Amino acid sequence: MSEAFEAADVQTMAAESSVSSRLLELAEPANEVDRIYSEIFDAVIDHRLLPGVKLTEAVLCDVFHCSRGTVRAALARLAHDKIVELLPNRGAFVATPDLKETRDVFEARRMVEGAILDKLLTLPDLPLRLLPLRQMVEEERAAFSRKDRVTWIRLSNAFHVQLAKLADNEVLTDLMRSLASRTSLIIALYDVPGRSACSFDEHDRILASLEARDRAGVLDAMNHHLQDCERRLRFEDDGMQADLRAVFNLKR
Amino acid sequence: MSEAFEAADVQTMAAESSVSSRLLELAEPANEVDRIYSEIFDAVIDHRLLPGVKLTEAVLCDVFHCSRGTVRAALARLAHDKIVELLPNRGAFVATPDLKETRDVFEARRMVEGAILDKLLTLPDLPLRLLPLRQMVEEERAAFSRKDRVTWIRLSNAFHVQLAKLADNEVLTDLMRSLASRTSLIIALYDVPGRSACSFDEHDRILASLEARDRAGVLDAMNHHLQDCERRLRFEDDGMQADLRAVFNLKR
DNA sequence: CGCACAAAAATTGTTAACAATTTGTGTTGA
DNA sequence: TCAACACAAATTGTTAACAATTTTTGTGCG
Repeated sequence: MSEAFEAADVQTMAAESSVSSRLLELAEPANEVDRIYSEIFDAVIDHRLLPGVKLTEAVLCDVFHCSRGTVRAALARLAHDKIVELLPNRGAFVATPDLKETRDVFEARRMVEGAILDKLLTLPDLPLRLLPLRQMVEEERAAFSRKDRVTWIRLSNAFHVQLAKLADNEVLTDLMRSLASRTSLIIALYDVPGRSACSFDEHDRILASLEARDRAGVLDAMNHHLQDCERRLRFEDDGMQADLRAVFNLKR
Repeated sequence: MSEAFEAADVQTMAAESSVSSRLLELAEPANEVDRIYSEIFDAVIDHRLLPGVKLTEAVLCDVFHCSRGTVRAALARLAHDKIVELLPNRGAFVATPDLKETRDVFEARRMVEGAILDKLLTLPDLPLRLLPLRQMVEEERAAFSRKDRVTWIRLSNAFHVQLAKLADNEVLTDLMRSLASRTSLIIALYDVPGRSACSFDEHDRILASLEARDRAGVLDAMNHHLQDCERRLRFEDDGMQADLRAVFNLKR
């Protein structure tokens, strides 16, 4: 019964021109499978595809005008990223991270982003490299005030990835991309949209402390930013109910 | 002309019973594609498959008694892990990380493993949990003295993954697994086997400092361990020559 | 009315075949 | 002898079809 809806939902995903792969500086999709991977990836982190949604292979073939082999390869990689869950003989679903995974992701973020900031503080031309980030935060603010939720979410994630990029370490950048995408999934599931604190203010504070080379200040700002984000989450729905709930919320 | 050799090389890989996926605590291969993924993954980190080796799909099908679709899915995931390189229309090769990637991997390891150790120091029942690691180091030493190179390499990697597991954070464990596998690839390429310092002594030192809850000592031990490892590498061959050289060395 | 059971539809897992591209070989001509 | 060209073999990219499993639908019975 939910088929018609889900198919339609997936189709809007393809219609929307995807700039977020540019923003997150993903490699240009050379392959067909890379293209589909990026497309689904972007849709998930943009909250255009919500956790728990079934990703039927046939529908995806239809949307992206390709064969099932291609779709399956893309889904396998997304599963490896923990962006989708792959149940044997049952299909692919947008992943629904639980409480434990949430803790792990945020703890890892505190560790990794802390280490990244520590390295950034040693860079000589830091203020110059921070300029594009300043602009990015401005765009964030603009998107928020004009209620462009998708762009806002996109930029919030991109901010952290761009920050990682400044450390000039591809391993850390890829890791940050992965952590950001999983965080986006977590927020889609558990964040109460009512009191979403405007993250761009916190981003601003991070940049300010960085420019002042205030080590304690930056680390504090980042930790508070992440902790605020984590504390905003509500896990009242237990386990398997959550994804069903999300799907129903979407429907009406 | 090199076909016969490479095919034979790949076949030895399947013959050897793979315990390393158990050692590294990978999820049990439920799928066919998971099985093949693990098999190739293990072969690469065990140095049974060396960097630059071509992974022809047909040969892999033959070895693992499965179809090309399965092989392709596994290769796609390995490529995503940077364990194999996937060139369009040219096929899959065991990856050959370069100097930049080496720097990035080791820097990331210093950051992540440092953070992990910091967390471990806060655990109340640390000494108890350290016991299995002590035993693992003993096995390392035993494997080294009986010149069982494959087991030794396996255990050296497993040590760091097990250490990460103590932190009880799946994100960090997965990350450590990824970093360890890439490091193994780097060592296969650039390490001069002559003066390979016995890493188990350094592992021992890390455990001792951990048990004594000597924060500065552990961090120092780990950093030295990683720096020693990185310093042993030799990059005299530049760029694309390296993989060719490795393949030729293998052949005669 | 609800539960258990059975048939049908839909979806995934796997394999085989075909098309496109690249790599290797052999021939010709200067 | 060497370079360029053309042809042949091998390998990858893609699609379609079939088999196995799951989910849904429909029916009968208590």
